[in-house]
Formats: sequence, structure tokens, C-alpha cells
Amino acid sequence: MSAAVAATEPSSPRRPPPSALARSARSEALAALDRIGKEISLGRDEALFLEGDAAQYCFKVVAGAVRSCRLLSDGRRHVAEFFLRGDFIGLAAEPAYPFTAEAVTDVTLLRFPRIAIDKMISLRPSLGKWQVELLCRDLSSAQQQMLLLGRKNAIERIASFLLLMADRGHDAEHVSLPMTRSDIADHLGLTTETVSRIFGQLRSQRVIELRGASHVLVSDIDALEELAQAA
Amino acid sequence: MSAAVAATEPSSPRRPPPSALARSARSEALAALDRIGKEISLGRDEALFLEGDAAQYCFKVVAGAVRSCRLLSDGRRHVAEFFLRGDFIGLAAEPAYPFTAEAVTDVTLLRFPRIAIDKMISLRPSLGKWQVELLCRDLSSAQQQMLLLGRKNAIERIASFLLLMADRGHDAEHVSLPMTRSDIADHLGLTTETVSRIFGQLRSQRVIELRGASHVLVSDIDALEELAQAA
DNA sequence: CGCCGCATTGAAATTAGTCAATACTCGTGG
DNA sequence: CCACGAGTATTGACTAATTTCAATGCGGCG
Repeated sequence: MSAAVAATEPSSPRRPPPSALARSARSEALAALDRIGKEISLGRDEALFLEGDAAQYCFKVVAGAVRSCRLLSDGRRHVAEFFLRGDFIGLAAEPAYPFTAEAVTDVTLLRFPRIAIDKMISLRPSLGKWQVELLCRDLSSAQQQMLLLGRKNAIERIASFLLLMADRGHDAEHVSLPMTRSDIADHLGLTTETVSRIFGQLRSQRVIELRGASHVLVSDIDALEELAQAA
Repeated sequence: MSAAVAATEPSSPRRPPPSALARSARSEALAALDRIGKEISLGRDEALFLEGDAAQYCFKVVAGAVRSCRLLSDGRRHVAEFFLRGDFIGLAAEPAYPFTAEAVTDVTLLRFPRIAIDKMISLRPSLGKWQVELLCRDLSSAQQQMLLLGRKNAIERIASFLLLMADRGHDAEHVSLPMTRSDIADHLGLTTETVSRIFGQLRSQRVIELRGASHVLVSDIDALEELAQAA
């Protein structure tokens, strides 16, 4: 459905590709993919697509952030993923999108017709493998998130989330949180009030500092990892 | 990683294949796949593999049930999925299993070397599509489960779970629960006590009847759907 | 027939949620 | 440049849901 890791950085430190040859075939294929994308922009809170829409396109985040969410009939919401620069959205081969995707901030995207993607995948085996790898990574992180939602308490959830965001940003010290407290709450299965309180608690324990609501400075990453019960 | 729907029943009512031709190519390929599987048996609570093991094999459940789980360092556990007859385990293309898989009951499995599977996939495009579809389905149901874990209360979780199990069994009226209360609790992010209490509550509301701990009779499926907040 | 493990039930404790009020912040317009 | 205002975020007091701890019950297997 999406990539948790930037696709324009083919060699993640976590999962090096099997060989230099495969690596170059892949990055060439990904570059070719980029070339068929059309750049589009959306304002904050605008929808890329709604749950149930025919899945005509997939997207890659160029700048800004996107959230995917599902709703219950009475309005309760869960935010499954946040997509940052380089992440793919809607890569899964389903006839209808299984979730709604909305802009968290003003956002710039590359938009790809799914038909063209499927065609490229069927022509280039390296792209097919790339798709399967992204799906596997997403599945594994979804299961990690289930562990968090099912078994971690509020502090552990926030600490885990901050570590994840720290990992994804350029600077592990300065974590930027483009989403609102409410987005974070709906991602972690908490309320905005609880998110706020835990941030306050972490601040008073000198684990983090808050430089405005959307900028966290991690003062003590070891303490944070301790608190996260690193699985 | 796994199939939520039996692979030997190629035409699920939910997701019919695009064409009769593709359908027969796929079922032929799946039959060929079955032929390279070796039948093995495990006793209750024996592990198929542990989280972090090299992912040499994948498995298909012939009889019995399997659970996949992840642990926190202090022993808290989450059961990500239950695998029943026909489901595939470990189909994701990852170098190491990202979770532990254990027999819920005595179980019979087909075991496939991953190398052989990858080879078949690269030779037969229909198998590759099948793999991608299973991954997408798993990902989507993982996200559904995140919604459950993050936003549903205990009654809604149990009701949703019973409906899911009813759907997977042969008879929607008679639901068999081969796993213990503790397995169910760890799957739904609850405790065994809460699971028991909710079963009791549903029984006193005449929504279900309990015929022994592992056999539930659904007396009022409409009420159950109501309670599940069907997403 | 009697265990042993699992399931159920009860009472107390705890965590996170709810409701309500106040404080920021950032963007806008005077 | 500063003041204002809307939308967020934070904080507090209270409530409710689920967990925890502790017994008791039940059922299947030896």
C-alpha cells in the first residue's frame, strides 16, 4: 500500500539490496517510474481519495505529509499511516482504495496511473520485486503497530512514535511533527488530551523539549528508548 | 505473509478473479505449488518458526490452526493473525520472519522451500499476482485490525472477532474457536477475564450460546453485527 | 474418579477518557 | 508593528472502562 522508506534512496541502511546489479536495475526502473508521474498539489485536509473510490492512481509524496484513515460509523477514526517525502501511497493492487487519504499539510505529490504502473511492473521484474518488498515492509510495520495498539500503554505509545518519527527525519535530535495532536491520537489509539499530557510528562522528565507544538527536541534518546519498551 | 482466505478456493465471493482464463491459470499454478509441498505435523504450542529465524520456508495450513505473535521484552504478547485451513504463512519475501508462528492446536501443514516458491513465482506471472493480492488483503485486514485495537471497546472487539470467525467457518451459525481465551485476548488487546466477561454478557443478552468454551452458537447475528459497529 | 489447566466470576485498583476551562500560536488585518 | 481571533494545545477534576488480584468452577484426560 505504501513505502515506509523513501524510494529515491534505494539503499536504506536497514535493508541493503542483494547486489549492485539488482540495485542499479531497480533505481533505473524507479527513475523511469518517476518520469511518468504528474506533479500535483493539495491544500491541508484535502482528500487524495476516499475509501471505496476506484483505485485509478497511486501517489508518491514529494513534499508535505499525508495520512491514511478509516472511520467507524459513529465518527471514531483511526490513522493507519503517515506518509512523508518519498513514501508511496496506494501501491497495493486493489480495485478500490481500502482507506481514505488526506493531506496533513499542504502537499506536493507525484501521481501515477495505476494502469501504467502495472504495465511497467509486468515488463520489469525488478519493479515487481520492489512492489512486493514495499508491501512486506508495510505489513510488518502494521503488525508492529498492532502490538503497540493492543499492548502498550500511553507513554510507551508516544515514546515509540517519537522514535519512529526521529528515525524518519533527517536529524534524530530534532523531530518535526507536521500532524496535529488529534492525528497523533488517532494514530496511537489515544485522545488528544492524553497525548498532550504525556508530552508534558516527558518534558518534565527532561526526555524531550517542546519548541512549539510541532517541533520536538529529543534530549535523552536512551530514556525514550527505555520508555518505548523497544520491541 | 498469509492468506485470509483459502487459496484452494480460487473464487472468493468477495473478490472474483478478472477472467476465467486467469482463474484457471492461477488454480493450475496453485495446484503445481501444492505438489512441491511436504506434509508435516506439529503438536499444540509447538513453534513453526521464531521471530528472527531465517525465512527458509513458507507453510500452508491443511488442518488445525496456527497463530502468529510478537512479544514485548516483559512478556506482553500480541497475536497478529490466526491461520486456518487453506491459509498461507510466511509468504512475504523477507530474509527473516518478522514474527513467531506457533500451533494453536495439533496441526498438519504443507511446507514449501521459499527458494522453490520464488522460482515458481518468477516463472509464472499468475503466481506473482496471487502473491501480491494475498499481501494486499493481509495488509488491508491488518489495518482493519488496527482500527479495532485503537478505537473499539471490548464488546465491539469480541463481536467483530466472532463475525470474522463465523465468516471463515463453514457454518455461520456454529463458530468454532480452536484457540484459548488467552489467545483471543492477545489478539484483541484485552485480558482473558474481559473476554470471558463479554462472552457472558453476550450470552445473557441471548446473542450467543456457549456449547463448551470452544464452540459458540450465534443465535442473533443481526445483534452481533449491530454490536460490532460494522466498519 | 480425581487432577490440572482453562474458564468464569467478583471486588478493588488503575489507566485513560470525558467534560470543561484556559492558554498558546500563528496568520491576518488594522 | 501590534492587536485580534480562530483553531489548537494544554491543564484540571471527575468518570468510566478495563485490568489486576483472588477465588471458584468446570471439563476433559489419564
